[in-house]
Amino acid sequence: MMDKSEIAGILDEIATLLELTGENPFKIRAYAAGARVLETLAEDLDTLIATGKLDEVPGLGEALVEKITTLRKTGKLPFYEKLKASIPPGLLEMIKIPGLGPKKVRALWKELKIESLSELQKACDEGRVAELKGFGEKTQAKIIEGIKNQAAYSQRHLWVDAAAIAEPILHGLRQLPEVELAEAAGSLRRCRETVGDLDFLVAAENPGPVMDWFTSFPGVKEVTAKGETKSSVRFASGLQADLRVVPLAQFYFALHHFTGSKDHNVAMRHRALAHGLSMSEWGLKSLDDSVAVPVAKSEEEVFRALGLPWIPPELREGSGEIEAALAHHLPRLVEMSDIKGVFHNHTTASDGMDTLEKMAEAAEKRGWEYLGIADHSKSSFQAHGLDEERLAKQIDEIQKLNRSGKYKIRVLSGSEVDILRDGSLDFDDDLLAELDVVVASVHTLFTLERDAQTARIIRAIENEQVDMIGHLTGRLINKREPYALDIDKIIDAAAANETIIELNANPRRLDMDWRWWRRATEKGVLCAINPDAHATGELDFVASGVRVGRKGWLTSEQVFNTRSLAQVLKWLGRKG
DNA sequence: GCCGTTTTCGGCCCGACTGTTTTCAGTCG
Repeated sequence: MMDKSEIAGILDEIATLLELTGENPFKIRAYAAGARVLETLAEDLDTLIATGKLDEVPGLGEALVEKITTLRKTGKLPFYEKLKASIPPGLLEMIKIPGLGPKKVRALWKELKIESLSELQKACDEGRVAELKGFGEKTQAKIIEGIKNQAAYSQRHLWVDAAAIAEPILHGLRQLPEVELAEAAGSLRRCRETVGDLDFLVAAENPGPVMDWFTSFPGVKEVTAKGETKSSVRFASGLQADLRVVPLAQFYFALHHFTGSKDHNVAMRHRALAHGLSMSEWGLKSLDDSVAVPVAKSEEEVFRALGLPWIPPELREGSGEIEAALAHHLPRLVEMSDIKGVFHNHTTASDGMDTLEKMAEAAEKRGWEYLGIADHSKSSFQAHGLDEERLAKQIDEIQKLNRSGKYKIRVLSGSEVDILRDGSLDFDDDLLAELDVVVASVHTLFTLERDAQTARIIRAIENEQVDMIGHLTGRLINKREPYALDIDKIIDAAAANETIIELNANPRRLDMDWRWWRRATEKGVLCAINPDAHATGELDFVASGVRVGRKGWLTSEQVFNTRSLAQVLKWLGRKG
């Protein structure tokens, strides 16, 4: 059966295809907005369909409800298939080239009969594109460059990689004498798992020197735009960065605007209009054009002007945060300082880089009360997984370390035990019962068919000895797709069996995805934010997990490892 | 296609920059 994110993907594709047909832009937006709504829907889709309440979800009307229902029930949608068949697939590649939008792609298609990137390349080489009305030499050159760098330009970048590039730029901007305030906005500030490009915002009266500094920053490969108040550059990695300079009075309006998301901004403007105000990055105007709110001294004031409390950037995805703010139901989001320990980490016993002692020392330095060691089990021979004998030895070693009093931190013995093909585990229950914490994970057979994979993991969830499921979907961002799973069913099983689901904090995993956590926590499922550290430095991955956990509306109560050692031991010891 | 203390029809968020124009359309965010 097709899940919410797959259905959302099809709605998104419909939106793109409709753009290419020259359809009404507002209809296109409705499909794209519907996809966003669906992605972050907290309620159970089947229940909403069965009770006829899907059309009560804001953004979903009669037509979208019908299409979503059809997709959920049959996995197919004739409207979509017909539409897809009417558009050459190559056009979807062409529209990704910077500078090419639906209108230009359509012109290339209709006027020059171009239906693929290779045909586009050929037409550029022959100079035919530059002769087309509305095109020219520069556009043609830009297209050639775009095709050449297609892979690098279309890739989104891991948040941590983007943050590493942003940090020195932000620091440098703040050092400039002209700059009064500087912030990074966009998906970086919203803590998305990946970042498409960087958005810098600066308050300065004299933008010129700031623009010059920015466009000549070391590592800039190309300046793609340079105006009076806005510049864009591209780095060698393909990452693009935009800089906008505004007067100080407008800074917080602009910061809010460029933080986004687009859907959040649309909802905010909608709310502004209901107050008789027009909202833009310049501020809030009365509809009669007089300036209503000329200055904001903080982002809080921007929200206050619309009768709202400040909404943390992580929540600004246009998925009900404004409604929640109005109802005073915004969650008090988990913070890094709430974290009291972690469970899923490796040592040199399996595929970790550092010894048990080094890991304990590093965890203690971070101020934590406990550190769970969960090395691989014997089936993961590629990771030098422990067999029963070596695990028994490690349990002993951990007990000795705890008794020695060398570190104040309590080391918890555990295992990241392999879930085998049929859902049974790599170790017997008797051995698992001796451990403080059991993390069960899938490391093999990623291509099992969806129902089998789901049943496999649910069997592990139902095992009394299993405390938590590691990296639920196995995804590696930009590298490997999640394996096929019915996550709704998994969440229900985790709730019924009081099994924790991990939020694996490795920046490349961030698995389970933040979009599922509202649904999970509403069912009462607990989250453990685990670094899955394979070296002492990787304990800091937890911060990445906290960032995306906040996107999933997680509060500290819903995150198991915000609890004290005593509470954690009590919970872990509750069954067998 | 969605939506309604202006409307069940007629609106729908707003502005900067570029390139191709000679006043503006298209793209992007």
